[in-house]
Amino acid sequence: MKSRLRSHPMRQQSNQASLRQTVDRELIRMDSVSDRLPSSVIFALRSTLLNWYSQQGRDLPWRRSRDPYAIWVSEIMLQQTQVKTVIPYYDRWLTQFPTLQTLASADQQQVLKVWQGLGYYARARNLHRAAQEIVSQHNGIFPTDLQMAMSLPGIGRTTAGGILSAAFDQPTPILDGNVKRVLARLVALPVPTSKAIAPLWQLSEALLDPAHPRDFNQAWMDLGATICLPRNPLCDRCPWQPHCSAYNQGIQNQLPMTETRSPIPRKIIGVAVIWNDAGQILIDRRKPEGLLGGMWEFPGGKVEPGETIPDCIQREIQEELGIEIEVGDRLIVVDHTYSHFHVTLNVHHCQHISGEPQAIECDEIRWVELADLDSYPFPKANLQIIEALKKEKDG
DNA sequence: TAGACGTGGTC
DNA sequence: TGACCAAGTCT
Repeated sequence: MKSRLRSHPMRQQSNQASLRQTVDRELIRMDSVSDRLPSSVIFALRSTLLNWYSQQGRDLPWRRSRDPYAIWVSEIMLQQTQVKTVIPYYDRWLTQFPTLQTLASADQQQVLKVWQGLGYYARARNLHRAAQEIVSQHNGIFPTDLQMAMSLPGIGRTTAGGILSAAFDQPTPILDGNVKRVLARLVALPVPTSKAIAPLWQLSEALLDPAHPRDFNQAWMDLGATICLPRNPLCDRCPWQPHCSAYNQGIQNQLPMTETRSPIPRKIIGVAVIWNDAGQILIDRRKPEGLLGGMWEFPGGKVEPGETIPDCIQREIQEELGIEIEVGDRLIVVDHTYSHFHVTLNVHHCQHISGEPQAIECDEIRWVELADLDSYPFPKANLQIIEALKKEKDG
């Protein structure tokens, strides 16, 4: 497996060694950082933040609820996803699955269809599985115990802490992207946050107001999302400005330190829209795990070096579905970016020639009418293909 | 442990 | 266009 970390072979050794020394030294300092925050400062931070929140806190749909299920749904949707994006999905979800029981008894295709477009589809699969687990093992009641909550699929320490504090006002700390960024600036963290996870958890725990855990955690995330922005933070409006180490040193725009990443690869893909004599289209459902697991798609695969697009499509369809096709006109080219690679989808109309399609490298295959495609969960890149098909039919 | 895992928005 | 970022978890 290739590392995506950028490497400098000539200097790697000494750089790594010196970085390691620096990190170790800073981690030792950070280990005691909560001790270096006097209780008077901690009290000041709590009260100024809660006061700010009472004036400037956001009015968000899930904050009007104390239903652990609704709050859980919001916490899962909000993973790596902004509030603005989540709100319409949250509303639709609770309309479709108003209770934990209705979610547990739904089928996965229905669940994925409601999640369609939100991304990170493992979140939906895990939410669904966890609901079934709660019904079968916890009498349908969301657990109030932190360890119990964290044992559910898709719920890590931050999500569990977020749910238990918001739903039950339990003093469970959180460490999401907002809290990490605010803390990195508050203490002028000299390493990327990923290198200081344990000390950051200690800080989150030390600062959490045991008298108002729900409001405190919510306030902290609001501060990160509306004031302590990733770029150009609005320090003039920040209730923590007097205590912020980064602000006092004028380095708030340099923190948190950036994580090193290498560029992401690009893949060229050939995709087939296969028609049969009845005018139906062949689609397949991806395996339940991994990228876009459980979602439907138009079949295809990666173009090999020196291979033409039509050759690729014909070969992939033979390998994956065991049928012969004739590759026809190009329908559309779709460029799409996933979290860790780019793809270019070269989509061609194809005609089924011979053979019964087999689900060799997928979970299921189906001949469907163009008008019925809307009822299946498709990933974003494939929706553009469907749009192109409809447009071609109408135009 | 760092890479896999989506999508939309900004610069 | 490409890089970076956003309420993380799992392996």
